Amino acid sequence: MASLKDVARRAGVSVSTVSHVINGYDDISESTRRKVLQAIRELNYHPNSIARNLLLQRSHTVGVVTVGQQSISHPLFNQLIVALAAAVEEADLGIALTVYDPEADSVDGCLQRWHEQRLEGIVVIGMAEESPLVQAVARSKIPAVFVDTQASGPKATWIASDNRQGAYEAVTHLLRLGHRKIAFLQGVPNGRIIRDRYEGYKQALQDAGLPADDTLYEQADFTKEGAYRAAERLFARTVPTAIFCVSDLMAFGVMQWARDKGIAVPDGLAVVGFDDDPASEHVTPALTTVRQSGYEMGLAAARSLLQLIEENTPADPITLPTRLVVRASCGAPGRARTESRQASA
Amino acid sequence: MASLKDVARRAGVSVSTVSHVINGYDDISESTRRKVLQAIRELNYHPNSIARNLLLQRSHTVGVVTVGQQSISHPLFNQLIVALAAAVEEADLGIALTVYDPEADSVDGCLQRWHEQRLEGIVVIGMAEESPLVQAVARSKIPAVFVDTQASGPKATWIASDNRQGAYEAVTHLLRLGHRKIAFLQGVPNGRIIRDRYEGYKQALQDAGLPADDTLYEQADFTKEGAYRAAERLFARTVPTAIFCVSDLMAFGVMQWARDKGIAVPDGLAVVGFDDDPASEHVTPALTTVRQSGYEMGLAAARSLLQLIEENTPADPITLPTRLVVRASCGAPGRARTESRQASA
DNA sequence: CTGAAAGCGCTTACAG
DNA sequence: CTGAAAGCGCTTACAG
Repeated sequence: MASLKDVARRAGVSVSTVSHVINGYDDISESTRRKVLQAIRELNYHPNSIARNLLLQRSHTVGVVTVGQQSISHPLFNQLIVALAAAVEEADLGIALTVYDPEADSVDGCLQRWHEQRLEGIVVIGMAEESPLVQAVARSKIPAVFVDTQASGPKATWIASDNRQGAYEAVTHLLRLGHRKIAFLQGVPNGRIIRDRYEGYKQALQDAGLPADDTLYEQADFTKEGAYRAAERLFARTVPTAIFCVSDLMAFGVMQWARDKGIAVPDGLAVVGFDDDPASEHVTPALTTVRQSGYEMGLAAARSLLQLIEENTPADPITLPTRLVVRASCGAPGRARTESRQASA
Repeated sequence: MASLKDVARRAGVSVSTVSHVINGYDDISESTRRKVLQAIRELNYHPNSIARNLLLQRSHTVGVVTVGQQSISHPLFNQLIVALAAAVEEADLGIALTVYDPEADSVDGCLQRWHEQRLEGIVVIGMAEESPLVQAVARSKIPAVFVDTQASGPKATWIASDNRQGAYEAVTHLLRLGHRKIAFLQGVPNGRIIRDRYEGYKQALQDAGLPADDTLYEQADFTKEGAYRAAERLFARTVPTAIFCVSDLMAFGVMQWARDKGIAVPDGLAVVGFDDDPASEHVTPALTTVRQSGYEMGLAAARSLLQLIEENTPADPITLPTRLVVRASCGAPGRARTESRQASA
């Protein structure tokens, strides 16, 4: 591959001159510039950004880390990455993608590699707070932002939806529809993000003057099948008129169970989910759920990361609003939509 | 950040010596090695891979390109990337992710950047054959593999599922169930991959001795709503007993329409889709569909790319088998599953 | 306007 | 076993 030196030789000038025309300096005579441009074309020359990066002491790349095990990656990954990529490219940064496999990859190995690559920043998507990888990144001096993981460090901060508020609104919606026995289906194991949904649920009930009722609480493993069995356990014990599930997938399991038992949704049982999974609008009845904007999260993550990198300022965590998407699974009157307030912790 | 020279100074040896211990050469005395390791630890030294890459004339990275516009990215992107990342990391290569936005990004700009980065290879996911980006990459000298795009070049090849065979099996399944009036719902605009599904449909009918019937053909824009309207047009003209849709999303639209018209699925109308969208098993009735393995595609793409890079051999295109996933939307007897043959074009 | 020279942080023959 | 030196392909003061 042609180098600066080759171009200089061909154009009959020095490498400094070639470098200047490439970088658009205006101290080059028109005739020289033309000769150089010609030589570049003839040699099909492309500046070597690796050499450039070495000299400038910058990698011009940020890392994005996601988990790949059995495709449990983040439900919003695609939206997230689109926003993130656009924002980061704006700042002339590229993305080095790591699909982290806890089984196969060592945390130290990853950090070693990221240091060697001189990553300018890292965004870690959807991992547990207590994950060794998260802990290690949080402790490192590489600027980092965690998405849906409430971890932070001297150079690290996080972004998440306002899960508490989202759940609060969903449950409030059920209360307004007249429900008083509202069950809660929790997913386990869980992190702060998921536990916040339970907090929102409890708060809504409390604000409505309803007593806490442990018999209405059930949990499952985030699968449709697990939720199905959880519904079975729940109804063997009590008969709620509505149920709030911490994920849409679990809501699908509950709806499946209701169908099998001949319980009509929403008339016999109102169901609300969380995430606005693409499937939510295709199931019957269409699922009322809490939507998070992956795009906004990606944008916010990029902004925080850039701030961390460029201004060296310890960015504050950011909580993004969610939106209740009312569909048919609660027998909602009309298509009312509620915007949650913008919050920033 | 500490450099080799710093480590050498601290350990009281030369940089060559340090380099040798780092790279695991066995011509270093134990005592020297210890001193060096100690210095590395004290300085928290991380070799600069940018410098290393420059010297070795390798970037150690491959590009992955996906389209981001309105999140129409590839339905199998997540699975694909997991397999791709694992295989590529195995070969000590990293992934530089580009989310290509045809509106905002210039094709020349992208190629320029990829050349400057000295990408060792590129995999382009799910773009149209005639896309300028695809054309440019195919013409370039960068080893490339296209996923779900039947384009090739001197250094480029492609990977796709056997769409023709997948459709053939789906339609054959309907034929075996006794259907004779099987409609086809096409998506537009489309590429080879989608048109192959139509070929498979036609072939299946022909092999069953059924005449071609243009009135059974309808098309829509790959959206649920478009499919809904297409179903309306179709049934205004003729009354099929089954319909094969080129995507699950379109199948959902057809099922919605049937529900609105009081036509029962599968008794009044059998429906088959393509893709095995995650929502397929959540809709009611669960959708019979043709599954592609994103994981296998990612693996195959990685293998082809590595072959192109390492052996400099012009890799042949690869066609991967699909699998008919029989669920409830055709009123299928039992849960029979058909494996398609392994094909390689 | 243009060029010679130093240096970014490494690896690799080559001497000793 | 260990070190001095060249060189990967650039950019940037500094001279002229």
